[in-house]
Amino acid sequence: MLILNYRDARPIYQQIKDGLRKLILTGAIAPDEKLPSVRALATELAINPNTIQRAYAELESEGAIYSVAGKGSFAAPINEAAAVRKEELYAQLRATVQELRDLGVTDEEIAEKIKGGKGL
Amino acid sequence: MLILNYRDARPIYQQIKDGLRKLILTGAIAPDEKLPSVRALATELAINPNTIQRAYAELESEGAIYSVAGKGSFAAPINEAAAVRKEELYAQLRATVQELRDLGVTDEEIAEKIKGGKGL
Amino acid sequence: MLILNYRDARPIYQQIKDGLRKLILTGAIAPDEKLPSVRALATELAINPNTIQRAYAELESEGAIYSVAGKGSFAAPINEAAAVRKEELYAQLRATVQELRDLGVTDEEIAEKIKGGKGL
Amino acid sequence: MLILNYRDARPIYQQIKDGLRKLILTGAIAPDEKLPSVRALATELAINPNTIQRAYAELESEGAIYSVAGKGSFAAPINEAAAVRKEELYAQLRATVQELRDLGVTDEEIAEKIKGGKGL
DNA sequence: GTGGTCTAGACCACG
DNA sequence: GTGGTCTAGACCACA
Repeated sequence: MLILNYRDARPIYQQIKDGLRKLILTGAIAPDEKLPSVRALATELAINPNTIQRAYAELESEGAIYSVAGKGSFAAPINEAAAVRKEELYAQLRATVQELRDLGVTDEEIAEKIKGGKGL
Repeated sequence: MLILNYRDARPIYQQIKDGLRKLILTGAIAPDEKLPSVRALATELAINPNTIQRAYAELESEGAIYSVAGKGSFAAPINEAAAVRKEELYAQLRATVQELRDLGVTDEEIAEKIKGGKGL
Repeated sequence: MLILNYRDARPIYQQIKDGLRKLILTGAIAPDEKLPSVRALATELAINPNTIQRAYAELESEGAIYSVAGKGSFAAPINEAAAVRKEELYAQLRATVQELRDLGVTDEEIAEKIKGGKGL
Repeated sequence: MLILNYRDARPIYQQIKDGLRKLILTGAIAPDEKLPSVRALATELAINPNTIQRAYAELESEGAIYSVAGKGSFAAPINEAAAVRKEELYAQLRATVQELRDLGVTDEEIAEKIKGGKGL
């Protein structure tokens, strides 16, 4: 379900956050579906429960999941969290495009590259 | 010439790298133009020379500058370095666009956002 | 009668306490009216009887309900319980208002916000 | 500077967050002023550095402070964070006032209580 | 059993 | 020395 890459520059808890967020926002994990427990996921990934705990806590604070003590953690309805994430992505997009323009790349070339990556 | 922002999430040496790279790739620093010495820049920015040293070393390893022992550091010809940087940016662009697509954003909406940010 | 919200930050037993207290103090449940039995309410809300038990026990200790062995639990006369609750709310009100003042908000602005929320 | 209360219902990291936030938003700690280091504060309060670390991390994510690895943590300019905090307080104010109204308290009585607490 | 908090101690990146 | 990440292990509140 989740793949950790220890050579990745991102810390482990961040990889978990990104992975779960993607699964939730794309609907691979349905709204209100139960996520694996902190301890279960820690065992499965062979890492410390505190690391999972941190990932879950941050996902909750950004609205992607909700946790109930004694019950478990659950995927949140997509709406709010998706909007937040989209804004982040748009900001990143603008920054990247701006730097490409500074390097003399035209908007047409950029649009071409985007279409070219369609099959990814 | 360079502006450091301590509230920026990026570490200082990274801000220096990004700043110098941009000045070089956009031509603001001409090819083969001499860069300030490590000690001079450290004094000007009021930071540790080790930090400048690291930025210069990494810029050299990615081909944006070259150093001549006893003479100083100089901006490299743009061609190779720019191509490398463009590929990085394209890769990032593809990743961002792909995630937006996963969230259900159409290519038309993405293109719209890029044009919208034209004035930035 | 009672609505549980698992996305609420408050634990279940607390939501039950708050919900019942409100029903009693506003008169929606009349004084001396019988409350549903622990088991009945647990079944209706599909939760653990221990959770209901805890809510009832704490409501009794704060004087909002009273229990008669073998008969069940009943809403208490409003007077005392309401006074206690009002004092709690006033204390919270004062703390919130004080912090707003510390942030430079004037009493007029605060009063305005209260009136503005009238329709809630 | 900060007082911890182990009998307080709030967890320690939360008490630290609330205390520092108040000091910053009221100007007791000036913008860009350096906060005590994670380790120093941990020693002073006789608690684990991880607990301080958590408080600082959350304050940074809500915009009240900013941290620079290798340099320290600093109070952020007041503007943004204050607005966020005010909204939280207004929301809490509305909820409290609404419950008082449900108990039959008139807006006049509420306003009276607020003025009464003026000297706090 | 589940999430949440805390401690003790370690290692790394940064300046 | 500073912040940031991670581990190991413990205890508590909740259901």
